[in-house]
Amino acid sequence: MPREDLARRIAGEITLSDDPGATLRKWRTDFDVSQTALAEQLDVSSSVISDYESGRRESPGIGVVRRMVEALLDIDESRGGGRIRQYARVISAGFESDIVQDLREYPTSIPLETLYEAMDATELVRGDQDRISGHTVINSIEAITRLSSEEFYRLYGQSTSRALVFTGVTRGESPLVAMRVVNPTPNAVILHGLTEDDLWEHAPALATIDGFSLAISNRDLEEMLEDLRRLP
Amino acid sequence: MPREDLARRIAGEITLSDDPGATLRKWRTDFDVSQTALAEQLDVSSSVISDYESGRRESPGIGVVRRMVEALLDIDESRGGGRIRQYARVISAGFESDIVQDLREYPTSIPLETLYEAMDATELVRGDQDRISGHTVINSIEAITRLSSEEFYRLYGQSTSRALVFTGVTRGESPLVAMRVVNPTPNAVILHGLTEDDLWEHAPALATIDGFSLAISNRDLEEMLEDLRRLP
DNA sequence: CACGGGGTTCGACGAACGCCGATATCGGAG
DNA sequence: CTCCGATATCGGCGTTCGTCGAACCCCGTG
Repeated sequence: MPREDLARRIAGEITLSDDPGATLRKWRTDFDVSQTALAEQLDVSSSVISDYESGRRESPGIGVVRRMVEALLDIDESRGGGRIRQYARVISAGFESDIVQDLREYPTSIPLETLYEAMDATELVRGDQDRISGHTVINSIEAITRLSSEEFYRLYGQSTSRALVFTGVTRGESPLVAMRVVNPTPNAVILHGLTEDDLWEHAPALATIDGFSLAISNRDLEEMLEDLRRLP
Repeated sequence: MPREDLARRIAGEITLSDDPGATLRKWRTDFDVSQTALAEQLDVSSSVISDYESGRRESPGIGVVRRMVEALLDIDESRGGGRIRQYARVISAGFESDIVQDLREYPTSIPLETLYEAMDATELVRGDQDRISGHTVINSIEAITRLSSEEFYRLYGQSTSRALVFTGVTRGESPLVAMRVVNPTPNAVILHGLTEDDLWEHAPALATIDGFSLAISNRDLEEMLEDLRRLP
């Protein structure tokens, strides 16, 4: 069923998009598929894909969209189904994939250091626990603007033994405050997209109070997500 | 945002459907909108709608689908937005609307009897609490076959002061067992779609142990859901 | 620098869409 | 019995889609 859920979501997004072509492209690149490969899978000329993506047809038929989506998922499946599984985790947890950018449960617990390396993160505060068994990557802006309070709870709560990664952080004030309010707290919080100079002055103190590790990272987002997916 | 989420979901379902026309019809009737009214909203002839629903065009353009969906939602909004809110509740809780058929939080708590009346239910066991402040209607078959264990937890847990209604029940064994396992338990469980004779023999005993009310109902499903929506 | 891979642009053309209006059926209201 | 709202069926017609293939661009690499 996860495949169907994801398919519906992609199809719905493309269908309602102001610019269906751009949305299609977004998903194709997200799945790491070239126009050529997609065209091959669909048994059409590669210019067809380009035409759609460039918006030459403003209202493609439903059939085209369906075929495109299925083809993308087919390709992913033939590669092992990594992307499908990744999105399935986020979706079945009930979140949008643009809010929760990744959500994983490792087969076994790993040292926090391993995560730091994958993210090229610098630790500022060392918490009580130094192993984690999963991580959640949250777009902090989207989360703060779009989540309801119950959803926050669902997202931040039940996060023991995990690391929460916040992307698009400017100072780190809101994520840290949220961690104070919520219970239980994660083992580690990693702020992404800022340098140590930008960090909110009270951040380390708050982390210390609740006993979780705090780190920051400023690596390229896409690359970082890519590496996180490969983790254990 | 709930409107957009719902719109995407409907659009996705139509786009990927084997029979887009039938799916469109399903949603239109679900929103209680006549072909004529939809056509009027879209400023087209009513035969257009009929043609689409009957499948005369096998691959309608994305634009058509978008306009249809938006029109349905516009109509609902002009009527107060009841359906949108209803689905929004289910969706933002992270479930599919065919698994969770309704999910409500009343503005104020109501006596259990009020719910019984709306469902034409017969109480078999009287629990410790006789008021509820919300209800969740769950398709028991879909739930058992499609939900993961975490999702179960999300659905059944955090259900204090609520009534859980299970539809499509044959004997009531699995819902009652699930209630034993989960914590906290709801104030009431109502099994729908069976008669007292069909009931699993141990059901009343289990309800008594956990102190929740148990009732059964065998009314027509659609009518019942309709009345539940109107509740307080 | 030539070659290949990824992508874009565009003319062309048959097929299918998008919409209309007329006609027809059917069940309920008056 | 008639009128009306809701839905279905269908011929018709202008528009757009769906697809191809050829030409072309950029960039990295042997």
